[in-house]
Amino acid sequence: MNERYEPQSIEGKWQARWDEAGIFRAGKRPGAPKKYVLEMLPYPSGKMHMGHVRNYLIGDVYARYFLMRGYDVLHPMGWDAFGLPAENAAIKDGVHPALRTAENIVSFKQEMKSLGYSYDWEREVNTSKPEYYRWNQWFFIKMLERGLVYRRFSKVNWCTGCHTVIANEQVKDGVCERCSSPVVDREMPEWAFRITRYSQDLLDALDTLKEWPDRITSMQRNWIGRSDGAEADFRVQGHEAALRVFTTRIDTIYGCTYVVLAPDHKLVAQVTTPERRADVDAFVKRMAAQSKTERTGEDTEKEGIFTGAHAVNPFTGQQVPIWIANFVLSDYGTGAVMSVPAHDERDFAFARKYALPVKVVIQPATGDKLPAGDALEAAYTEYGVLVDSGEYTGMPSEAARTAMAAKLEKDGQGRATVTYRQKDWGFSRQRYWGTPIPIVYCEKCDPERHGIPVPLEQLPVKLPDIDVQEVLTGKGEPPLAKVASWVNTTCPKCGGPARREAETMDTFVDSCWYFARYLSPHYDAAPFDPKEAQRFLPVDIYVGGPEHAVMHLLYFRFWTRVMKLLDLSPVDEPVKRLITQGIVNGPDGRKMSKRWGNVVAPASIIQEYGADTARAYVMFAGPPERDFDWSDDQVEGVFRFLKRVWVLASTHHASVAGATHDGPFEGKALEIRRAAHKCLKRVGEAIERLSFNTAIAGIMEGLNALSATGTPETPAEKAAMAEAVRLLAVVLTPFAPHIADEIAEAYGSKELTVAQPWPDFDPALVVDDVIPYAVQVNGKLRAEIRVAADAGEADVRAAAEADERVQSALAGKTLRKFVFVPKRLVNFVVG
RNA sequence: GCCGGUGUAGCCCAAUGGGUAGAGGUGCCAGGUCGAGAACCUGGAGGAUGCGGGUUCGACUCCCGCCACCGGCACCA
Repeated sequence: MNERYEPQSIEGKWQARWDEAGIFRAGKRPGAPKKYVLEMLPYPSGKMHMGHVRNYLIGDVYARYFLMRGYDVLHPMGWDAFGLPAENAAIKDGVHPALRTAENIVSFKQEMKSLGYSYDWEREVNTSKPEYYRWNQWFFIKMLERGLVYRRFSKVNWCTGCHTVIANEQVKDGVCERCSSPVVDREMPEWAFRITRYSQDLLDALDTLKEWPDRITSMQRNWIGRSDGAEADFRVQGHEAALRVFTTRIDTIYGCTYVVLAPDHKLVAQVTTPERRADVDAFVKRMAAQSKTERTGEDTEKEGIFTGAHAVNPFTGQQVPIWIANFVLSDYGTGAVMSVPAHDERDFAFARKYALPVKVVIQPATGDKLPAGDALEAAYTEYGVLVDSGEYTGMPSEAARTAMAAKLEKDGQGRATVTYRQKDWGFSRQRYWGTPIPIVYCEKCDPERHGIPVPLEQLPVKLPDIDVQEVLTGKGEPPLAKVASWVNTTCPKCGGPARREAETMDTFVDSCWYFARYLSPHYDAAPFDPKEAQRFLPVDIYVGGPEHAVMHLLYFRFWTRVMKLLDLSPVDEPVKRLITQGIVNGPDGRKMSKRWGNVVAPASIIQEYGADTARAYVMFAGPPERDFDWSDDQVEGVFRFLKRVWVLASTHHASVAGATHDGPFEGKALEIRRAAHKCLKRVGEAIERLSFNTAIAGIMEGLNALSATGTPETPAEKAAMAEAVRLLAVVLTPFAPHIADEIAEAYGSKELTVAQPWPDFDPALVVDDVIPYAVQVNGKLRAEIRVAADAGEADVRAAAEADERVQSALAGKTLRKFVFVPKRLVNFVVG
């Protein structure tokens, strides 16, 4: 072996050998248990960043380990190739998105290969290819048939920067999550997935996802936003119409002193009295001019206006005024609320502002009573006992909620009900670089423009090739509408002239089911082969960024349900175990960014230290889920570690590599074997619980112990050292596979390390003959004694009592209790 | 405000069913090697485990109440 560790001269060689051997191809061990290891597929930008490196490494280490453990490992990779960046770049410089995407994939993939990832590249998927997106269209039509897709005319989130509609999930604080441009409301038709049909199921099943991080399930719970309450009808005085409110506190209805409608509620125009009409119209108009964020933003003042109309409380028969106000949302609940200022903070503030009455109907179950409404200083929003509430007076809130909802239902004036914050997923996008929605509009067959689905056998509806300069202008109507030769077609029903839907699908559709496409990437009878789904689903471990908690990770749970509904897949949930990796910050603790000049490029680390150091460092820096700051010193430390591994292997190479020994191992030879097997045990166990940083610490510990044993002299020592070096190569394989293969080969291995079984450690070698015991007196450490490992309680106690430090601590005291913890400590409790 | 996470040596991080606070790395100090340097080797120091209570023979670990930081949700009726 070369004396010097030169990663650059060995890494490329091994990457090529892995490729040639096809060692990472899945499906070659049909009898073995399977592991599906998956990382979120990337949008192919030109260059990888450290976040990518870490993301893929977590999966890679796991995949390599289980490959060595004998599993049939499926570890694929692909490209989330549709999307805005390529299209926006095209608007700027005229390069066709398809061309740019293809180039980016080449360089991105090259970078991935230079890190030695264990992908089965034969299953590579590219979502922008017709072979892939035709199945998006297929799903669309199947879902349309089942009412899971529909067209609606509604208020949508329009991103002023991306010039397209975006989903609720993509709006953050009123701006576009992607480009930070303001998001405004627009009334327009759009296509939507009826994800809310599954809201309850998506919520309930979170409890079965025991191996998902709490933060992610909790975010999904928040996002779905289930709220239990009741609907109640308030008759409008002088009208036929009833006004339906939603409340979670029906127990406070006797304290309702007014009701409030959203400004765009259907009844506003109808109920407003002639004398209030002008004012109300002006208010409504002003509200309509504002965006939802402006109108309901955090520091927007609550304001409202009286309509002149009155509603009748279904419980009391009392008339209360009907107001409209900016803070009531038409798309949540029923778009109307009953206001109980005594028991709701917002209603309280509003009532004070407009001098509306406050009536106390709940008293705390214990403690001081609330004063009368006029004297109340703040709303009391806790549960309590009902007062001034007719026949419900004296009931606790919880019981009253049930009783009152039942009464409403009996009288046909309402019922207990549940609302969700989650909305249906609007997925129409006014962009070019996405999946065409397979719909045509025919004036003759479909005058109301519901849309006629393209017959399945005509799929895919391919994206037309375009003149980039002409079509991708970044303004106006959807780009595809400008492509006359494409948009003008014939009606599948009557054969007459028709127009294609010019909008494309949200790219989150692509990532909803790609994990299933990997199972049979060239299958052409369905999106994927259901037989393969039986074999490989669900994904055993899925690694990606937590930023996808309520978008991708919710959408693809939804889609998994659809795939089951369509008899394609047997699973209820796509992923058993989810890992959301932490952020790799710059050395200064700030997010890596050109702006701060603190970006560490993977390529430059590979160039300087090699891929193995880059890999081992990123895994060593901390637990996968935690953020960490890049540290050049720590990188150096890991590099130093690999150099020491190399030095150990190369200095002993000539004398020990071929050594064998049949006899017993004693003394130093035994010590060497013990160090190696303890290391093997520790590393394996750490990997199983995804504690990669401690796994590497375990290898370092093993190396330190082996280095400390000095030069092997006897045949036994030499053979022990040869075994130890081979085991070192084994445990290094998941983290630093190149150096591992190089060393293994030098030590006589005929096979690639990753193709070798991960050996079981020898249990006899991982236990010590003599064990240190801590001796405590009243919980305080008084002595440490060394006792044979098989010593029982009496032996250990005798040994402890024989120690003079213990004797002096016990002198003159009465023993009250003796605690014995095997292999750990003893404690004399004295009084 | 509500939900979740994190808090251990100067720094990054371990401690697997309560059982001697330390595995590993980095930085610092000392010694060795070397051409006083760099690299390398050996050794060492360094701590009320965020704060306050409780349970226990014994608490980083379990319970209660706080604090700080990070993330999510939030006029959602």
